[in-house]
Amino acid sequence: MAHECKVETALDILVGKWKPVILFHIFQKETLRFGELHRLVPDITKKMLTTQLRELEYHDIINRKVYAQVPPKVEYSITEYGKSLTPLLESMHQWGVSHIEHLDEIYGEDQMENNK
Amino acid sequence: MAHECKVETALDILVGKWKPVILFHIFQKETLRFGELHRLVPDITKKMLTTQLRELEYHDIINRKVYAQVPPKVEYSITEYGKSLTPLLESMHQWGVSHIEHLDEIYGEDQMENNK
DNA sequence: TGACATAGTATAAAAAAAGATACCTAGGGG
DNA sequence: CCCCTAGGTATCTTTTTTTATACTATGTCA
Repeated sequence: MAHECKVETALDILVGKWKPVILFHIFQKETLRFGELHRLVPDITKKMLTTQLRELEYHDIINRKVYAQVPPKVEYSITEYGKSLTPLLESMHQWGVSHIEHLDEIYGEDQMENNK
Repeated sequence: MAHECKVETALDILVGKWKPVILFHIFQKETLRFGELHRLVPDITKKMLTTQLRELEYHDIINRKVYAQVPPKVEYSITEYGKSLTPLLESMHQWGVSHIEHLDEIYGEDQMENNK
């Protein structure tokens, strides 16, 4: 009980079809409004975007700042704590890139995309 | 296009409710029979176990060795390539452990388990 | 007065993932 | 002959995620 596998804890924060790309943009720009983010990730629905952002907020990865004005303005930014994810995301990205190459070596690049 | 976010590629290999724990055991023992693994992860159904193992095999993370005998014997083991996941898993685990502490600091340990 | 803009909610439907259960294979032992 | 074993498949149902669509609030501008 004392020292189990907590890989899943990290996974929890990253899963959801959209979290990686959302994080990617928020990491890039430091601060983004809801609408800007939506424009950067156009295929996501507002509902999904909201859900994902709230989950990230719950985990203290991003910050939500509401301006009391009309029309509304809400800015999202990475938290200080959230920055601790950087090396992990970087490692995952690296591994991902080389894994794609590896799959390519094994199966050939012809039928990429139907991996998994 | 050339250099997007491949975090998802790494995620793909780890997601699925059971992959982390399956990998954990296979990493531990170096070689495990289907049934042994099933006993180590009793709550999974055979179908799920099979599915997850096949996906890991497809990605060249684990090896499946079938012995031509009756009753059947099939052994799973981590591949050489699969070992390249070790540092990543280790990092994820570390981050997970400290994240649990962090959530605890923020919300108190009273209502752990309903995180997310 | 009425349309516009932003950041959402609410509700329902569709799609994907996981679970439950039954069945198959073929050789060895009784 | 029949049953046992190990490692699966085949189907079907349930649960969880994701999507689609419509609707809301409220200052400001014309």
